[in-house]
Amino acid sequence: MKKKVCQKDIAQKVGVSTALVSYVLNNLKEGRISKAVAQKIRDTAKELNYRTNQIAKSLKTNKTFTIGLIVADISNPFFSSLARIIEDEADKKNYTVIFGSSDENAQKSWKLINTLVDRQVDGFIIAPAENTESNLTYLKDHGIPFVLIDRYFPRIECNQVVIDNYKAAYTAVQHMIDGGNKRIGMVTFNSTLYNMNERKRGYLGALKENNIAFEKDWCKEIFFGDTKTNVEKAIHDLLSLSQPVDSLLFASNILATYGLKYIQATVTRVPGDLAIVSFDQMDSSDLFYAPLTYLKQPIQEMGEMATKMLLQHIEEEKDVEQVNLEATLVIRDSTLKLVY
Amino acid sequence: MKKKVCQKDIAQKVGVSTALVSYVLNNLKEGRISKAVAQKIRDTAKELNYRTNQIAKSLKTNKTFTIGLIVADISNPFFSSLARIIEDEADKKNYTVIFGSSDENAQKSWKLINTLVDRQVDGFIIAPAENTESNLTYLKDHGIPFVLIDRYFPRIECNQVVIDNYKAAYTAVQHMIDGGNKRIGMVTFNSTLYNMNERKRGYLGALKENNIAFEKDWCKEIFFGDTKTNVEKAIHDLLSLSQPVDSLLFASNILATYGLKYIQATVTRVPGDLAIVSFDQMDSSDLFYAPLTYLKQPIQEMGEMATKMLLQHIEEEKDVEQVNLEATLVIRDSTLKLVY
DNA sequence: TAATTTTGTTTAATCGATTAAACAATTCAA
DNA sequence: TTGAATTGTTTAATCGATTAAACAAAATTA
Repeated sequence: MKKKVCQKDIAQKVGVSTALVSYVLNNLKEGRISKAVAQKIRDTAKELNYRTNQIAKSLKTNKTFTIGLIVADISNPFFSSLARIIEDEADKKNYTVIFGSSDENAQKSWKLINTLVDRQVDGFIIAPAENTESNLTYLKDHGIPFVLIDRYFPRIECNQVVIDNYKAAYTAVQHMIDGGNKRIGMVTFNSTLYNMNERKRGYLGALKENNIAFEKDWCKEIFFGDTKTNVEKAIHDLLSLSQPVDSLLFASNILATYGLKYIQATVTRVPGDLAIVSFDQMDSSDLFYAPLTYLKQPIQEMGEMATKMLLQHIEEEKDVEQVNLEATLVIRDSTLKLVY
Repeated sequence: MKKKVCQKDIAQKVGVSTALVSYVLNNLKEGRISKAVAQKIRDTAKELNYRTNQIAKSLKTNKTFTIGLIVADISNPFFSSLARIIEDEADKKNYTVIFGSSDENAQKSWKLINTLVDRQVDGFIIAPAENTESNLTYLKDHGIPFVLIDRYFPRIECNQVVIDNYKAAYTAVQHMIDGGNKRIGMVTFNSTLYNMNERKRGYLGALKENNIAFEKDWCKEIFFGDTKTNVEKAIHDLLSLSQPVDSLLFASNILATYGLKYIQATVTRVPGDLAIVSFDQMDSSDLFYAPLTYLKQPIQEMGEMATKMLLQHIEEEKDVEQVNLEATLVIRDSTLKLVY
């Protein structure tokens, strides 16, 4: 690693103090510095290929222009899309993104947050895992700005950009019922996450509103872990009931991805044997033989708002902001009403 | 932002110098420090919730335990999968990842590299964009460790983990020819990237070896930009030739994703009218009605090796290392040999 | 018992910036 | 012409750690 050029080097070469170099390179004390010297400093900086050492600058200014992004898994297309949107929005204000995947694990999440706090990130965008309320309380207590995205805890009041999951699920189920379906299944995660529970509550709410008696066997809650196997088993079970479900709501893209692959390999016909709605947009749901009806989250807006909100909170004191967006039901073949 | 606890606070509370605090917290001078004082320092650190300020530490030690990851687009599943693998591997050695998307744009790439160099990252993992040789030369000249992944420039000698793209494409085309196909098309990017050219060269090589005269209209080179429209037009053209192609190789997941959606919407039957092979593993190619034959890149291995290699180069002087891995052809329905 | 070692701790410089305050040299105003 | 204001620049403290070197006190050796 070659020794880097620092302000001192410029100062020595030009024959001035480092203070002057700093002032010039930061365009401070504009009126006070002689044009000739300023130009000479700028020229020399360019000539020596000077680059400011952000670490030193950050130490002094107590600002890193860095934000921490914590999601469950950066390789999940939902989160990597968000990451890209956040990256671009942050870049507009010269912020850089450090990311970490929590794997839905509270301990990992805590470790990540600490690592990033140690690195003095200016704030966080977090899609929190289960049981991480204490992480957020810690951040609040320490006055470290953060914005939740996608998920939140009703009992923790903080900045957040989320969707109305109750309404989204309700709409999806209502749509399936309107399509003539009577036995509606759901595959969701076994989780205490509020957004997941809202999805289930929306599902139950729609059933109830339509006087459909919910049967316990209709709702499968998948444990994090060997998701693939568990989803396959769940679907197998749903279709093996003495009265199998005639329609199915997937509560996330991951569940739907595994589910679709399994369904494609079975004799089940979509939407003939089984109508399907899934949360989240996925390339693969376009390519399934019956393109999937899905709940489209306004991911661009979510990412942009979360980032803008965070940067505002970093740069000025503000009250808590909570934004609720809506998912859109995009209706396609997988819930086509079949007329016999 | 609440004032953070620093070593000085601990020192004052315990009644010792900050030097002692630093020694204790870093487990240095083990034999020399009295057990009682050491314990008291540790206790007080815990009590005050002390966290080390990495920025300050980095400034002094000239080490940030941070690596920069530069890819074309973090929302591309190929790159986000890599990112996840790299994250995990880096975490094992307590490194953290900062990422940036170059958008296949040399200027953005240069800006990104500078931003991350300013932040004193310890090294880079880069999937370089076109015309970024100078960026890499800069890094070499400054002795900043980096490893290329997925793509490289034959004229720049540096650490890299890539696959043999010539061989991969060759294998794919040979497989299509073996399946009885005679008019083989390719959809690739219009790019000077070596890996892309190798794919084309492999394609041409296989044709030649099999005495199939290549026709110019068979190979469509898509400009970065409005990829979707351009892919659709390309496929339309390939299928509208007076003698349409009977098989098609997609040179990347992005191209294949758009391509498959378009093909699904047409009357073209796969593999009957058109056999298909694609580079890269994708969920969507599992769900296409004719599950796609594809070239599987050893992405886990690539990510792990690149990270290990980088960290080794960061931690000790080493000679340039170049790793060539192989893609595997996974044969499925989209290239089924049809017997009439 | 004096000289030497060992033990435990502090001092002070340093990393590369930023920035309030001080200081000289001019210019201006009265 | 003298005091005040302006202009141009430097000094030195600081951010929060690390760490070589210095130092004092206690233990060991001769």
